[in-house]
Amino acid sequence: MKAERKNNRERILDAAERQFAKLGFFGTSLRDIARTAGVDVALISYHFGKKQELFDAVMLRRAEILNAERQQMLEAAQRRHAPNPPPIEEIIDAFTHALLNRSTKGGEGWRSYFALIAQVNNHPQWGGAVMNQYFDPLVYKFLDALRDALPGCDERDLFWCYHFLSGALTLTFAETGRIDKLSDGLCNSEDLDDVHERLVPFISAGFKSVCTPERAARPGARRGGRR
Amino acid sequence: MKAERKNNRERILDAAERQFAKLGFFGTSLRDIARTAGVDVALISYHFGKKQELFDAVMLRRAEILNAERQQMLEAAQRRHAPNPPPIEEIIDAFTHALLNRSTKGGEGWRSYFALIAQVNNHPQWGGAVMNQYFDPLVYKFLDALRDALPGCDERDLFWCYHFLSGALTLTFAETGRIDKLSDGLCNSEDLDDVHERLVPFISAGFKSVCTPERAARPGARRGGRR
DNA sequence: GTCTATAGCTTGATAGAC
DNA sequence: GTCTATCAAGCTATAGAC
Repeated sequence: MKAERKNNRERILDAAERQFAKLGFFGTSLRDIARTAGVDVALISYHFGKKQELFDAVMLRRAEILNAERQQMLEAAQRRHAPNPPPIEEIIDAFTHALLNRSTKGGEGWRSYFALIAQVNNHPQWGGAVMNQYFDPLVYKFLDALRDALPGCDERDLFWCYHFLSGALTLTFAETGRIDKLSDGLCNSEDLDDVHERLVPFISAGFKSVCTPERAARPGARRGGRR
Repeated sequence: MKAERKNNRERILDAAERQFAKLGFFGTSLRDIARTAGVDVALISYHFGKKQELFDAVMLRRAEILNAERQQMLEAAQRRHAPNPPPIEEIIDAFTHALLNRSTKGGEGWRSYFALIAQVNNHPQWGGAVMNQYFDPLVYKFLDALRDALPGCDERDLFWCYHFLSGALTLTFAETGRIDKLSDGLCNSEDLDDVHERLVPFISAGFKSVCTPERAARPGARRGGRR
Protein backbone atom coordinates (compact mmCIF):
# COMPACT_ATOMS: atom_id res chain seq x y z
CA MET A 1 0.00 0.00 0.00
CA LYS A 2 2.83 2.36 0.91
CA ALA A 3 0.19 4.76 2.21
CA GLU A 4 2.79 6.18 4.57
CA ARG A 5 4.65 7.90 1.81
CA LYS A 6 1.68 9.84 0.51
CA ASN A 7 1.45 13.53 1.04
CA ASN A 8 -1.29 15.09 3.07
CA ARG A 9 -3.34 16.14 0.09
CA GLU A 10 -3.69 12.56 -1.10
CA ARG A 11 -4.28 11.26 2.39
CA ILE A 12 -7.16 13.68 2.79
CA LEU A 13 -8.63 12.53 -0.52
CA ASP A 14 -8.30 8.88 0.52
CA ALA A 15 -9.90 9.50 3.89
CA ALA A 16 -12.71 11.59 2.41
CA GLU A 17 -13.42 8.93 -0.21
CA ARG A 18 -13.62 6.27 2.45
CA GLN A 19 -15.84 8.19 4.85
CA PHE A 20 -18.14 9.59 2.16
CA ALA A 21 -18.61 6.04 0.88
CA LYS A 22 -19.51 4.82 4.34
CA LEU A 23 -21.97 7.46 5.48
CA GLY A 24 -22.55 9.80 2.57
CA PHE A 25 -21.82 13.49 2.22
CA PHE A 26 -23.92 14.65 5.14
CA GLY A 27 -23.10 11.72 7.38
CA THR A 28 -19.41 12.58 7.19
CA SER A 29 -17.90 15.51 9.03
CA LEU A 30 -14.68 17.23 8.15
CA ARG A 31 -13.43 16.17 11.55
CA ASP A 32 -14.12 12.51 10.70
CA ILE A 33 -12.07 12.94 7.58
CA ALA A 34 -9.23 14.74 9.32
CA ARG A 35 -9.06 12.08 12.01
CA THR A 36 -9.07 9.26 9.46
CA ALA A 37 -6.39 10.98 7.44
CA GLY A 38 -4.33 11.80 10.51
CA VAL A 39 -4.16 15.49 9.71
CA ASP A 40 -5.54 18.67 11.18
CA VAL A 41 -9.05 19.83 10.23
CA ALA A 42 -7.86 23.16 8.97
CA LEU A 43 -5.66 21.46 6.39
CA ILE A 44 -8.74 20.32 4.51
CA SER A 45 -9.92 23.86 3.99
CA TYR A 46 -6.45 24.90 3.02
CA HIS A 47 -6.14 22.29 0.28
CA PHE A 48 -9.70 22.01 -0.98
CA GLY A 49 -11.78 24.93 0.27
CA LYS A 50 -15.34 24.04 1.13
CA LYS A 51 -16.66 20.57 1.91
CA GLN A 52 -18.49 20.40 -1.40
CA GLU A 53 -15.29 21.16 -3.29
CA LEU A 54 -13.53 18.34 -1.48
CA PHE A 55 -16.35 16.04 -2.54
CA ASP A 56 -15.97 17.11 -6.16
CA ALA A 57 -12.25 16.48 -6.00
CA VAL A 58 -12.93 12.96 -4.73
CA MET A 59 -15.36 12.27 -7.54
CA LEU A 60 -13.09 13.61 -10.24
CA ARG A 61 -9.84 11.91 -9.25
CA ARG A 62 -10.73 8.42 -10.42
CA ALA A 63 -13.39 9.24 -13.00
CA GLU A 64 -10.81 10.39 -15.51
CA ILE A 65 -8.76 7.20 -15.19
CA LEU A 66 -11.81 4.98 -15.58
CA ASN A 67 -13.23 6.80 -18.54
CA ALA A 68 -9.95 6.64 -20.43
CA GLU A 69 -9.71 2.88 -19.89
CA ARG A 70 -13.27 2.25 -20.89
CA GLN A 71 -13.00 4.31 -24.04
CA GLN A 72 -9.87 2.42 -25.06
CA MET A 73 -11.62 -0.93 -24.58
CA LEU A 74 -14.56 0.21 -26.66
CA GLU A 75 -12.35 1.44 -29.47
CA ALA A 76 -10.31 -1.75 -29.41
CA ALA A 77 -13.48 -3.81 -29.79
CA GLN A 78 -14.62 -1.62 -32.64
CA ARG A 79 -11.28 -2.02 -34.43
CA ARG A 80 -11.38 -5.80 -33.98
CA HIS A 81 -14.69 -6.04 -35.80
CA ALA A 82 -14.45 -3.17 -38.28
CA PRO A 83 -16.22 -2.43 -40.50
CA ASN A 84 -18.96 -4.29 -38.62
CA PRO A 85 -20.10 -3.22 -35.17
CA PRO A 86 -18.88 -5.40 -32.29
CA PRO A 87 -21.33 -7.86 -30.75
CA ILE A 88 -23.43 -6.53 -27.86
CA GLU A 89 -21.54 -8.70 -25.41
CA GLU A 90 -18.26 -7.02 -26.22
CA ILE A 91 -19.72 -3.54 -25.92
CA ILE A 92 -21.20 -4.33 -22.51
CA ASP A 93 -17.92 -5.89 -21.51
CA ALA A 94 -16.01 -2.77 -22.51
CA PHE A 95 -18.46 -0.71 -20.48
CA THR A 96 -18.14 -2.77 -17.32
CA HIS A 97 -14.75 -4.46 -17.40
CA ALA A 98 -12.58 -1.64 -16.16
CA LEU A 99 -15.03 -0.85 -13.39
CA LEU A 100 -15.33 -4.38 -12.06
CA ASN A 101 -11.64 -4.99 -12.47
CA ARG A 102 -10.60 -1.91 -10.51
CA SER A 103 -13.22 -2.65 -7.90
CA THR A 104 -11.87 -6.17 -7.41
CA LYS A 105 -8.15 -5.64 -7.75
CA GLY A 106 -7.62 -1.93 -7.23
CA GLY A 107 -7.49 -1.96 -3.46
CA GLU A 108 -9.58 -0.31 -0.80
CA GLY A 109 -9.56 3.16 -2.34
CA TRP A 110 -11.20 1.98 -5.53
CA ARG A 111 -13.69 -0.09 -3.59
CA SER A 112 -14.75 2.94 -1.59
CA TYR A 113 -14.96 5.04 -4.71
CA PHE A 114 -17.38 2.65 -6.37
CA ALA A 115 -19.52 2.37 -3.27
CA LEU A 116 -19.74 6.13 -3.34
CA ILE A 117 -20.71 6.07 -7.01
CA ALA A 118 -23.54 3.68 -6.16
CA GLN A 119 -24.93 6.10 -3.62
CA VAL A 120 -24.56 9.11 -5.86
CA ASN A 121 -26.17 7.38 -8.82
CA ASN A 122 -29.25 6.64 -6.73
CA HIS A 123 -29.47 10.04 -5.08
CA PRO A 124 -32.34 12.23 -6.29
CA GLN A 125 -30.35 15.46 -6.22
CA TRP A 126 -26.92 14.29 -7.32
CA GLY A 127 -27.73 11.27 -9.42
CA GLY A 128 -28.71 13.42 -12.35
CA ALA A 129 -26.21 16.23 -12.14
CA VAL A 130 -23.06 14.56 -10.87
CA MET A 131 -23.19 11.38 -12.92
CA ASN A 132 -24.07 13.43 -15.96
CA GLN A 133 -21.07 15.64 -15.44
CA TYR A 134 -18.45 12.97 -14.86
CA PHE A 135 -19.61 9.97 -16.86
CA ASP A 136 -22.20 10.79 -19.47
CA PRO A 137 -19.84 12.12 -22.14
CA LEU A 138 -18.46 8.60 -22.32
CA VAL A 139 -21.91 7.04 -22.05
CA TYR A 140 -22.86 8.68 -25.33
CA LYS A 141 -20.05 6.84 -27.09
CA PHE A 142 -21.32 3.54 -25.76
CA LEU A 143 -24.87 4.40 -26.75
CA ASP A 144 -23.62 5.13 -30.27
CA ALA A 145 -21.92 1.74 -30.38
CA LEU A 146 -25.03 -0.02 -29.08
CA ARG A 147 -27.19 1.78 -31.61
CA ASP A 148 -24.94 0.53 -34.43
CA ALA A 149 -25.09 -3.01 -33.10
CA LEU A 150 -28.88 -2.96 -32.72
CA PRO A 151 -30.05 -1.69 -36.11
CA GLY A 152 -33.55 -0.29 -36.31
CA CYS A 153 -34.14 -0.11 -32.58
CA ASP A 154 -36.19 2.57 -30.93
CA GLU A 155 -34.29 5.38 -29.21
CA ARG A 156 -36.33 5.25 -26.05
CA ASP A 157 -35.85 1.50 -25.77
CA LEU A 158 -32.12 2.07 -26.00
CA PHE A 159 -32.01 4.71 -23.27
CA TRP A 160 -34.17 2.71 -20.91
CA CYS A 161 -32.03 -0.38 -21.37
CA TYR A 162 -28.98 1.69 -20.55
CA HIS A 163 -30.77 2.82 -17.43
CA PHE A 164 -31.31 -0.79 -16.35
CA LEU A 165 -27.66 -1.53 -17.00
CA SER A 166 -26.66 1.44 -14.88
CA GLY A 167 -28.84 0.32 -11.97
CA ALA A 168 -27.70 -3.30 -12.01
CA LEU A 169 -24.07 -2.26 -12.26
CA THR A 170 -24.02 0.35 -9.53
CA LEU A 171 -25.89 -1.81 -7.03
CA THR A 172 -23.11 -4.31 -7.52
CA PHE A 173 -20.58 -1.69 -6.47
CA ALA A 174 -22.56 -0.75 -3.40
CA GLU A 175 -21.36 -3.89 -1.65
CA THR A 176 -24.17 -3.87 0.82
CA GLY A 177 -23.78 -7.52 1.67
CA ARG A 178 -27.45 -8.05 0.99
CA ILE A 179 -26.96 -10.83 -1.55
CA ASP A 180 -24.56 -12.56 0.82
CA LYS A 181 -27.20 -12.68 3.49
CA LEU A 182 -29.99 -13.50 1.07
CA SER A 183 -28.09 -16.44 -0.39
CA ASP A 184 -26.87 -17.53 3.04
CA GLY A 185 -23.26 -17.14 2.01
CA LEU A 186 -23.55 -18.83 -1.35
CA CYS A 187 -22.86 -15.57 -3.14
CA ASN A 188 -20.11 -13.19 -2.14
CA SER A 189 -20.73 -9.59 -3.11
CA GLU A 190 -17.04 -8.86 -3.01
CA ASP A 191 -16.23 -11.44 -5.65
CA LEU A 192 -16.77 -9.32 -8.68
CA ASP A 193 -15.51 -11.98 -11.07
CA ASP A 194 -18.66 -13.89 -10.20
CA VAL A 195 -20.65 -10.81 -11.12
CA HIS A 196 -18.89 -10.19 -14.34
CA GLU A 197 -19.52 -13.58 -15.88
CA ARG A 198 -23.22 -13.14 -15.20
CA LEU A 199 -23.73 -9.43 -15.69
CA VAL A 200 -22.53 -9.36 -19.28
CA PRO A 201 -24.86 -12.12 -20.59
CA PHE A 202 -27.74 -10.88 -18.44
CA ILE A 203 -27.56 -7.32 -19.73
CA SER A 204 -26.79 -8.36 -23.30
CA ALA A 205 -29.86 -10.59 -23.40
CA GLY A 206 -31.95 -7.72 -22.08
CA PHE A 207 -30.78 -5.32 -24.77
CA LYS A 208 -31.35 -7.89 -27.50
CA SER A 209 -34.81 -8.64 -26.23
CA VAL A 210 -36.02 -5.05 -25.91
CA CYS A 211 -34.12 -3.15 -28.60
CA THR A 212 -35.68 -4.83 -31.63
CA PRO A 213 -37.03 -3.37 -34.87
CA GLU A 214 -40.33 -5.11 -34.12
CA ARG A 215 -40.79 -3.19 -30.92
CA ALA A 216 -39.67 -0.01 -32.64
CA ALA A 217 -42.40 -0.55 -35.24
CA ARG A 218 -45.20 -0.85 -32.70
CA PRO A 219 -47.75 1.96 -32.52
CA GLY A 220 -47.20 4.76 -30.03
CA ALA A 221 -49.61 3.10 -27.66
CA ARG A 222 -48.01 1.10 -24.92
CA ARG A 223 -48.12 -2.64 -24.96
CA GLY A 224 -50.30 -2.89 -21.86
CA GLY A 225 -49.27 -4.54 -18.63
CA ARG A 226 -50.24 -8.01 -17.71
CA ARG A 227 -53.13 -8.37 -15.31
CA MET B 1 -54.83 14.89 -0.91
CA LYS B 2 -56.83 16.08 2.09
CA ALA B 3 -53.53 16.42 3.92
CA GLU B 4 -55.13 19.02 6.15
CA ARG B 5 -57.25 16.51 7.93
CA LYS B 6 -54.39 14.27 8.94
CA ASN B 7 -53.27 14.14 12.51
CA ASN B 8 -49.84 15.25 13.55
CA ARG B 9 -48.42 11.78 13.76
CA GLU B 10 -49.13 11.13 10.09
CA ARG B 11 -47.99 14.57 9.07
CA ILE B 12 -44.66 13.94 10.74
CA LEU B 13 -44.31 10.63 8.94
CA ASP B 14 -45.14 12.27 5.61
CA ALA B 15 -42.67 15.09 6.18
CA ALA B 16 -39.94 12.73 7.35
CA GLU B 17 -40.45 10.49 4.34
CA ARG B 18 -40.18 13.43 2.02
CA GLN B 19 -37.09 14.97 3.60
CA PHE B 20 -35.27 11.66 4.09
CA ALA B 21 -35.88 10.90 0.44
CA LYS B 22 -34.45 14.25 -0.60
CA LEU B 23 -31.29 14.39 1.48
CA GLY B 24 -30.97 11.09 3.27
CA PHE B 25 -30.94 10.32 6.96
CA PHE B 26 -28.01 12.53 7.87
CA GLY B 27 -28.86 15.32 5.50
CA THR B 28 -32.21 15.78 7.19
CA SER B 29 -32.57 17.40 10.59
CA LEU B 30 -35.49 16.97 12.93
CA ARG B 31 -36.06 20.69 12.55
CA ASP B 32 -36.40 20.28 8.78
CA ILE B 33 -39.01 17.64 9.36
CA ALA B 34 -40.90 19.64 11.97
CA ARG B 35 -40.95 22.70 9.73
CA THR B 36 -42.16 20.69 6.73
CA ALA B 37 -44.84 19.04 8.83
CA GLY B 38 -45.85 22.30 10.44
CA VAL B 39 -45.44 21.00 13.96
CA ASP B 40 -43.09 21.60 16.85
CA VAL B 41 -39.77 19.73 17.00
CA ALA B 42 -40.50 18.23 20.37
CA LEU B 43 -43.57 16.48 18.99
CA ILE B 44 -41.35 14.21 16.95
CA SER B 45 -39.63 12.87 20.02
CA TYR B 46 -42.95 12.50 21.77
CA HIS B 47 -44.44 10.36 19.01
CA PHE B 48 -41.45 8.43 17.75
CA GLY B 49 -38.58 8.71 20.20
CA LYS B 50 -35.16 8.96 18.59
CA LYS B 51 -34.43 9.98 15.02
CA GLN B 52 -33.54 6.43 14.06
CA GLU B 53 -36.86 5.16 15.34
CA LEU B 54 -38.69 7.72 13.25
CA PHE B 55 -36.76 6.48 10.24
CA ASP B 56 -37.77 2.90 10.98
CA ALA B 57 -41.40 3.94 11.28
CA VAL B 58 -41.19 5.59 7.86
CA MET B 59 -39.70 2.48 6.31
CA LEU B 60 -42.22 0.14 7.87
CA ARG B 61 -45.43 2.04 7.12
CA ARG B 62 -45.60 1.28 3.43
CA ALA B 63 -43.52 -1.90 3.28
CA GLU B 64 -46.32 -3.97 4.73
CA ILE B 65 -48.86 -2.72 2.20
CA LEU B 66 -46.54 -3.38 -0.72
CA ASN B 67 -45.53 -6.84 0.36
CA ALA B 68 -49.13 -7.93 0.79
CA GLU B 69 -50.02 -6.74 -2.70
CA ARG B 70 -47.01 -8.37 -4.28
CA GLN B 71 -47.59 -11.67 -2.58
CA GLN B 72 -51.21 -11.69 -3.75
CA MET B 73 -50.15 -11.06 -7.34
CA LEU B 74 -47.62 -13.85 -7.20
CA GLU B 75 -50.13 -16.32 -5.78
CA ALA B 76 -52.73 -15.30 -8.36
CA ALA B 77 -50.25 -16.00 -11.15
CA GLN B 78 -49.40 -19.36 -9.63
CA ARG B 79 -53.08 -20.30 -9.39
CA ARG B 80 -53.68 -19.28 -13.00
CA HIS B 81 -51.03 -21.68 -14.24
CA ALA B 82 -51.24 -24.50 -11.69
CA PRO B 83 -49.97 -27.15 -11.66
CA ASN B 84 -47.31 -25.60 -13.91
CA PRO B 85 -45.16 -22.67 -12.78
CA PRO B 86 -46.07 -19.29 -14.26
CA PRO B 87 -43.89 -17.91 -17.07
CA ILE B 88 -40.93 -15.80 -15.97
CA GLU B 89 -42.59 -12.68 -17.34
CA GLU B 90 -45.53 -13.05 -15.00
CA ILE B 91 -43.34 -13.62 -11.98
CA ILE B 92 -41.28 -10.53 -12.74
CA ASP B 93 -44.49 -8.61 -13.35
CA ALA B 94 -45.87 -9.67 -9.98
CA PHE B 95 -42.62 -8.58 -8.37
CA THR B 96 -42.60 -5.12 -9.92
CA HIS B 97 -46.19 -4.21 -10.74
CA ALA B 98 -47.35 -3.00 -7.34
CA LEU B 99 -44.18 -0.98 -6.89
CA LEU B 100 -44.31 0.81 -10.21
CA ASN B 101 -48.04 1.28 -9.96
CA ARG B 102 -47.89 2.91 -6.53
CA SER B 103 -44.94 4.98 -7.58
CA THR B 104 -46.85 6.30 -10.60
CA LYS B 105 -50.33 6.67 -9.23
CA GLY B 106 -49.94 6.67 -5.47
CA GLY B 107 -49.15 10.37 -5.06
CA GLU B 108 -46.17 12.21 -3.69
CA GLY B 109 -45.85 10.17 -0.51
CA TRP B 110 -45.31 6.96 -2.39
CA ARG B 111 -42.91 8.60 -4.77
CA SER B 112 -40.79 9.83 -1.89
CA TYR B 113 -40.90 6.44 -0.26
CA PHE B 114 -39.51 4.72 -3.32
CA ALA B 115 -36.80 7.31 -3.78
CA LEU B 116 -35.81 6.57 -0.20
CA ILE B 117 -35.79 2.84 -0.90
CA ALA B 118 -33.41 3.45 -3.80
CA GLN B 119 -30.97 5.21 -1.52
CA VAL B 120 -31.24 2.64 1.22
CA ASN B 121 -30.79 -0.27 -1.16
CA ASN B 122 -27.51 1.21 -2.38
CA HIS B 123 -26.20 2.20 1.01
CA PRO B 124 -23.30 0.07 2.30
CA GLN B 125 -24.50 0.02 5.90
CA TRP B 126 -28.25 -0.12 5.50
CA GLY B 127 -28.64 -1.83 2.15
CA GLY B 128 -27.98 -5.21 3.68
CA ALA B 129 -29.70 -4.93 7.02
CA VAL B 130 -32.72 -2.75 6.30
CA MET B 131 -33.76 -4.24 2.98
CA ASN B 132 -33.24 -7.68 4.41
CA GLN B 133 -35.48 -6.92 7.33
CA TYR B 134 -38.38 -5.37 5.45
CA PHE B 135 -38.42 -7.07 2.07
CA ASP B 136 -36.42 -10.26 1.94
CA PRO B 137 -39.02 -12.56 3.49
CA LEU B 138 -41.11 -11.87 0.41
CA VAL B 139 -38.10 -12.08 -1.89
CA TYR B 140 -37.65 -15.71 -0.91
CA LYS B 141 -41.12 -16.51 -2.19
CA PHE B 142 -40.29 -14.96 -5.53
CA LEU B 143 -37.00 -16.81 -5.67
CA ASP B 144 -38.89 -20.05 -5.06
CA ALA B 145 -41.23 -19.24 -7.91
CA LEU B 146 -38.35 -18.37 -10.23
CA ARG B 147 -36.53 -21.57 -9.31
CA ASP B 148 -39.60 -23.59 -10.28
CA ALA B 149 -39.88 -21.76 -13.56
CA LEU B 150 -36.20 -22.21 -14.38
CA PRO B 151 -35.64 -25.93 -13.83
CA GLY B 152 -32.09 -27.10 -13.35
CA CYS B 153 -30.60 -23.67 -12.91
CA ASP B 154 -27.68 -22.91 -10.65
CA GLU B 155 -28.47 -21.32 -7.30
CA ARG B 156 -25.79 -18.69 -7.57
CA ASP B 157 -26.98 -17.71 -11.03
CA LEU B 158 -30.44 -17.23 -9.61
CA PHE B 159 -29.32 -15.01 -6.75
CA TRP B 160 -27.13 -12.85 -8.94
CA CYS B 161 -29.91 -12.36 -11.43
CA TYR B 162 -32.17 -11.26 -8.61
CA HIS B 163 -29.47 -8.80 -7.61
CA PHE B 164 -29.47 -7.29 -11.11
CA LEU B 165 -33.23 -7.02 -11.00
CA SER B 166 -33.05 -5.25 -7.67
CA GLY B 167 -30.52 -2.73 -8.96
CA ALA B 168 -32.37 -1.94 -12.17
CA LEU B 169 -35.65 -1.58 -10.33
CA THR B 170 -34.47 0.64 -7.50
CA LEU B 171 -32.54 3.00 -9.75
CA THR B 172 -35.83 3.53 -11.55
CA PHE B 173 -37.42 4.64 -8.29
CA ALA B 174 -34.61 7.03 -7.53
CA GLU B 175 -35.99 9.49 -10.08
CA THR B 176 -32.71 11.26 -10.46
CA GLY B 177 -33.65 12.78 -13.79
CA ARG B 178 -30.44 11.43 -15.27
CA ILE B 179 -32.10 9.54 -18.09
CA ASP B 180 -34.17 12.60 -18.91
CA LYS B 181 -31.05 14.64 -19.38
CA LEU B 182 -29.17 11.86 -21.12
CA SER B 183 -31.95 11.32 -23.66
CA ASP B 184 -32.49 15.07 -24.05
CA GLY B 185 -36.09 14.78 -22.89
CA LEU B 186 -36.98 11.74 -24.98
CA CYS B 187 -37.38 9.63 -21.85
CA ASN B 188 -39.24 10.80 -18.77
CA SER B 189 -38.13 9.13 -15.57
CA GLU B 190 -41.47 9.89 -13.96
CA ASP B 191 -43.40 7.93 -16.55
CA LEU B 192 -43.16 4.53 -14.97
CA ASP B 193 -45.51 2.95 -17.47
CA ASP B 194 -42.72 3.44 -19.98
CA VAL B 195 -40.41 1.64 -17.60
CA HIS B 196 -42.73 -1.20 -16.92
CA GLU B 197 -43.22 -2.27 -20.51
CA ARG B 198 -39.45 -2.45 -20.92
CA LEU B 199 -38.31 -3.65 -17.52
CA VAL B 200 -40.31 -6.87 -17.55
CA PRO B 201 -39.01 -8.18 -20.90
CA PHE B 202 -35.49 -6.91 -20.18
CA ILE B 203 -35.22 -8.70 -16.86
CA SER B 204 -37.02 -11.81 -18.06
CA ALA B 205 -34.62 -12.19 -20.97
CA GLY B 206 -31.72 -11.82 -18.57
CA PHE B 207 -32.97 -14.56 -16.27
CA LYS B 208 -33.64 -16.90 -19.18
CA SER B 209 -30.22 -16.27 -20.61
CA VAL B 210 -28.22 -16.81 -17.40
CA CYS B 211 -30.28 -19.31 -15.40
CA THR B 212 -29.90 -22.29 -17.73
CA PRO B 213 -29.10 -25.92 -17.01
CA GLU B 214 -26.17 -25.65 -19.42
CA ARG B 215 -24.55 -22.94 -17.33
CA ALA B 216 -25.35 -24.90 -14.18
CA ALA B 217 -23.51 -27.89 -15.63
CA ARG B 218 -20.30 -25.98 -16.31
CA PRO B 219 -17.28 -26.80 -14.19
CA GLY B 220 -16.62 -24.78 -11.07
CA ALA B 221 -14.09 -22.74 -12.98
CA ARG B 222 -15.32 -19.43 -14.23
CA ARG B 223 -15.99 -18.91 -17.87
CA GLY B 224 -13.19 -16.38 -18.23
CA GLY B 225 -13.71 -12.78 -19.28
CA ARG B 226 -13.16 -11.49 -22.71
CA ARG B 227 -9.79 -9.97 -23.45
C1' DG C 1 -50.92 16.17 23.11
C1' DT C 2 -48.59 20.33 22.54
C1' DC C 3 -45.29 23.84 23.37
C1' DT C 4 -41.23 26.62 25.64
C1' DA C 5 -36.78 26.50 27.08
C1' DT C 6 -32.51 24.88 27.25
C1' DA C 7 -28.66 21.68 27.98
C1' DG C 8 -24.77 19.82 25.81
C1' DC C 9 -22.58 18.85 21.86
C1' DT C 10 -20.90 18.95 16.95
C1' DT C 11 -20.68 21.23 12.83
C1' DG C 12 -18.26 24.07 8.82
C1' DA C 13 -15.33 27.68 8.31
C1' DT C 14 -11.72 31.02 9.14
C1' DA C 15 -8.22 34.25 11.29
C1' DG C 16 -3.71 34.38 12.49
C1' DA C 17 0.76 32.51 14.67
C1' DC C 18 4.60 29.79 13.23
C1' DG D 1 2.13 24.02 4.69
C1' DT D 2 0.69 23.25 9.21
C1' DC D 3 -1.46 24.07 13.54
C1' DT D 4 -4.04 26.52 17.57
C1' DA D 5 -7.92 28.86 18.77
C1' DT D 6 -12.24 30.28 18.15
C1' DC D 7 -16.93 31.56 16.33
C1' DA D 8 -21.60 31.43 15.16
C1' DA D 9 -24.82 28.24 13.88
C1' DG D 10 -27.05 24.13 13.94
C1' DC D 11 -27.87 19.71 15.93
C1' DT D 12 -30.45 15.88 19.02
C1' DA D 13 -32.72 15.18 22.98
C1' DT D 14 -35.15 16.10 27.19
C1' DA D 15 -37.32 18.34 31.28
C1' DG D 16 -41.28 20.50 32.61
C1' DA D 17 -45.35 23.93 32.12
C1' DC D 18 -49.88 23.94 30.25
